[in-house]
Amino acid sequence: MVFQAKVELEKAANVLKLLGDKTRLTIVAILQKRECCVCEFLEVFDTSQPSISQHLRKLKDAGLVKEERRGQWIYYSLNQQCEFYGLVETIMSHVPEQIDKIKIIEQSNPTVRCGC
Amino acid sequence: MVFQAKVELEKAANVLKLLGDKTRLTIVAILQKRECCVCEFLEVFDTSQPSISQHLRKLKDAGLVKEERRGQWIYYSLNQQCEFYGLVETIMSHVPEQIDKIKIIEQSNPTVRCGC
DNA sequence: CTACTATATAAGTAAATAGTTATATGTTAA
DNA sequence: TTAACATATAACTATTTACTTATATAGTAG
Repeated sequence: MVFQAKVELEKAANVLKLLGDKTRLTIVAILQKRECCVCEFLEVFDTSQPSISQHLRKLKDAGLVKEERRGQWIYYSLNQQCEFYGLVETIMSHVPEQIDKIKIIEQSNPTVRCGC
Repeated sequence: MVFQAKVELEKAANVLKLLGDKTRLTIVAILQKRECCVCEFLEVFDTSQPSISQHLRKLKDAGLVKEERRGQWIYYSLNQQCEFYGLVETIMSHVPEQIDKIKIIEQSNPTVRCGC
């Protein structure tokens, strides 16, 4: 097998616990394909805005995700500089792409008004 | 990238949640190197016997681990036939080997009396 | 059969988690 | 400056989780 950079076991467990939630795992799967803001996630999850914000907060606190404000919106994306990015990537290679959800986001296009 | 068999997202989340516990992740790391019975795990975890049995139960219920009784002892090992085995393997490739704990188990050798 | 060992299960508890509603903050646009 | 929108945060609640102790089950050895 190819050499594999290791991550401390306890840290790895924390990352796995974070990804061990259906909503967060889906968020990460979507972020692999495109950055998103909260209102876009709202289109594809059957939950409230605070709930999504709280999930994103956890992912951000762990360093897995970063945010960037653009006007009214805050865009979330995967943090490729994160020490766990390699682990996350290999995990996600076992998870189906969230094509349907991404299509819904792109069609609903809630941020169309900002023109970006 | 090499073709990667996918696992339903919700099932993957369940597996990740299971591995997202420090004790269970360590158990799986140890089981990658050798089968173990509960009393062996007891040597390396700072917790009670029921606690370990309960973790093993969860791993077994998910199909990740199988058990085999040999006399008084029940030996646990990774279930390579499990549909999630590939996922587990790749995850574990990012986790350090539990050499120290395995050494402790082999030196204490609580099942020495059975001669196996 | 009895004592002993290994393990499982049951029942209870404290802490963590994911959701809720209400409200605060920050940005834009009229 | 006010209204509207996007998001975060606070406070609360219900559920889940991981542990504990006590007890049951199963095998072995005398």
